Amino acid sequence: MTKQSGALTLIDLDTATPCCPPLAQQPLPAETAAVLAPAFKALGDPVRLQLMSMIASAPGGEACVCDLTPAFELSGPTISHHLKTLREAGLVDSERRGTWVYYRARATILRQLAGLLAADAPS
Amino acid sequence: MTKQSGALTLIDLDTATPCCPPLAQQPLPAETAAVLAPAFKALGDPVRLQLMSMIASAPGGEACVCDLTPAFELSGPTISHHLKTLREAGLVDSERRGTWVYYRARATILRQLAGLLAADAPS
DNA sequence: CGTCTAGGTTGACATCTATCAAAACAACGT
DNA sequence: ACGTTGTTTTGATAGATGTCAACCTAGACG
Repeated sequence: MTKQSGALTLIDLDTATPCCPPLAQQPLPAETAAVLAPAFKALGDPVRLQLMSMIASAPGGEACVCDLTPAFELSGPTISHHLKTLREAGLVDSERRGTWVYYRARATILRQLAGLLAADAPS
Repeated sequence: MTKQSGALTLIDLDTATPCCPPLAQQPLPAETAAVLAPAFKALGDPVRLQLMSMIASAPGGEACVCDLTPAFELSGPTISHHLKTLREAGLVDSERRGTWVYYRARATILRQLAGLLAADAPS
């Protein structure tokens, strides 16, 4: 579950993306758009966006599912499903340690997405 | 269509959002996530992401629908629908000038979204 | 007015998505 | 082995989404 040995994730942004000529600098090639869009799509749900921020801002850089789930009025399976979506979008990694599963944000991807949206115009 | 006089758009990010404590700095409140998610959602489609980049990178900062449509192998209505989605997400503005309609990126929002994703950790 | 062209709206349809209950799986404690 | 607790998978369902064809609207130009 944790280490996606080899090429497991649907989208491996790290390798597949030359990435990040700021959006406003030059038109995104269709292939690049196709690779990046799923990441934005994953962030396009309020629950997942909140999950993402909880994970990214968690002390130690990781958050336990057991801490994430009770923060929402949603069933366990639903939270698990959203976490899976984030994982498949390449936004987080998961690791099981004993009974609990911890999620960790992939800073690289976040930085890439931020760079994409960054206005080149300084202000 | 162009000036949303008063409060028209579903999401008015400019006013509704205190916005942009970097995602990884503190957990996003549910209400903020609910406001921001639709913007990411709008970017979560390859066609719209490409449209967005074409508009944002267009000379003069604006692009005519007549230039956008032929760049895709999609029907006019479909492109129009995607542009509407971007508009309702607060990502673009549209203005009719004579026969043609021009779309323009909202730099403010893009900067807000970029700020959200920006890793506070320098590297 | 009539008519052309550029865009948008409506209606329909196939696919995807968010959600839950129920079941399955994983690790720990007895 | 057995039961308990944490997490994921499966199946089902209501609702959202992307797409098109057909139709409608807005200007421009005679």
